[in-house]
Amino acid sequence: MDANEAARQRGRPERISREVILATALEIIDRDGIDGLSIRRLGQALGRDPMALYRYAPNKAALLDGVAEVVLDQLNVDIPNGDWTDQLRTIAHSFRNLAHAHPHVVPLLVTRPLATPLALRPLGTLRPLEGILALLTRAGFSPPDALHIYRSFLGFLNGHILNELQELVDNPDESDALLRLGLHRLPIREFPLLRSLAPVLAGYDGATELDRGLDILIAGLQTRLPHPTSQASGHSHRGRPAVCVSDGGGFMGWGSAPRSTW
Amino acid sequence: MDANEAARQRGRPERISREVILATALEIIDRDGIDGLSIRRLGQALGRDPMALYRYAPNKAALLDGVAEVVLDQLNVDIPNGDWTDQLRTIAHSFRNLAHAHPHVVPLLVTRPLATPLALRPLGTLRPLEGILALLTRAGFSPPDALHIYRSFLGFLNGHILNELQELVDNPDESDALLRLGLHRLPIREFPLLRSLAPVLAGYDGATELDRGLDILIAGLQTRLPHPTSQASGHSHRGRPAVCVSDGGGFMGWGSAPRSTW
DNA sequence: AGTGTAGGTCTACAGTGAAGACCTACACTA
DNA sequence: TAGTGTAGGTCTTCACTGTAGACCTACACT
Repeated sequence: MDANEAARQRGRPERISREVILATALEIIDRDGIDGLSIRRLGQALGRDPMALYRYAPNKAALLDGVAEVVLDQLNVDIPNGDWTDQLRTIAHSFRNLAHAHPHVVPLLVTRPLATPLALRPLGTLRPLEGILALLTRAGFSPPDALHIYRSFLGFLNGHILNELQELVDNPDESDALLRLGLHRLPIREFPLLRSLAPVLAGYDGATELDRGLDILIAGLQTRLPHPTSQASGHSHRGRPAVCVSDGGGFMGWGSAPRSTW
Repeated sequence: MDANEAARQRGRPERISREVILATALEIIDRDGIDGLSIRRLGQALGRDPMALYRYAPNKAALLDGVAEVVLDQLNVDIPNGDWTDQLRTIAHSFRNLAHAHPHVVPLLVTRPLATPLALRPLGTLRPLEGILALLTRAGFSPPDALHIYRSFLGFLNGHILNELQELVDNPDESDALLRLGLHRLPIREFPLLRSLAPVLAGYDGATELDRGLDILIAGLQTRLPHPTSQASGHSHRGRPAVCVSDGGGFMGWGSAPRSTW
């Protein structure tokens, strides 16, 4: 980009790029939430006239799509080792981490693609899909099966993330479970179970919860599908029981939650 | 409400109610999408000064929450017959139908609760939760287990709905699969699998796809949990194999999709 | 008869996304 | 080297948004 360099050295006010725009847009959203992002504020943050941004995105909507894409691009789907179940687990947790790194973007991530039909979506959005399909077919599944698995998997994943974010209370310092969740506001007759579950709800840990969901999902997959011969991925340990629980402390050393009955 | 009646008979311009407001708001959203709803337009649709609405909702956000609540209230969670798996399936499909009846509300449904912590949410939003917990404990699960199942179940459900809505192409009359999905825009080297799956993608049917996901999920649940003794629900047919596929035509007689390998 | 108040209206304000005209500095061609 | 097309940037402007605040008004109740 010597053109860019040259432009900067002379009078021009330092060229701007789509990437920079999207990056600062992401910053603003991370800081102030989605409603905190307006074209004018973005322009201000960039030291540019707001209208300048329209050279890089036709819409504000397109801009938001861009932000979603940027975030989704950070999801690495090529996991080198482990069998397909491990790989799915790893992907799931990276996705979770991503969501936690940019919680305000999650609604975007989950909702925005609604607007455009699959094949018209930006390539970045489709890459994870292709990647997971590759992963699964490499493991021995047929492409159509891989597609179905992908759908169930990512559906569950999206759902879990949304659920988990809903569980995040805004006042996490509040100690007493009942008070903290404000469950005492609920009438006891109508919500006996929910109220009785206050301690469990209070001790919610997203990572282990995700692992449990994955246990269920993967167990389901293994009962319903002929075990694929995973020759591509180095050491395939198929002897592993389908019911293996995520070992102890969860994925990346998060504190372990109060263990429930199963 | 004789006060209301009286007021109407005399000079007052026919009392308005929260329900009517939310109902017409829902109408507008169904017709014009979420961005189509503004306070002013809502006021106009109701024949009222826009500012009048603020007597019934403190915010526009609260109003949207109200709409989400109204829709969610239509979800019936008390299914009289069948064992717990059947009941879950039925609930899943009613939810799906609901989502299809109000596709524009789905982002709201899935996203809005993020704002408020669980226990501060309006009761209507929590009722399905309590209902499903009841269902599962009635079937013999412990309340904490029921909670976990609920989370996986609803997570998956939300995810599926989002996925499915994403799959809805705006140009459904287009016949040729590849063209219809515009997959030919994708570079072949990068997206071989995705492109090869064009026909499968074209033949997408949400209902059977949902059933397949449910198959997986329920199979997973059944392998991971001690079979509960469902004494409460009339005839418990536990002999049913875990791998039962939804029989043929899907839930409510939607056309069956091209059957894949499993 | 008098008053408090729920419900309704009007005006106004700060802020929004964006269309359209314009300007300007560079790249490139003749 | 002069000339020009154009990508990039700026300014003005418009229609529209959510909602604060003052006000008004008709009813319910004391």
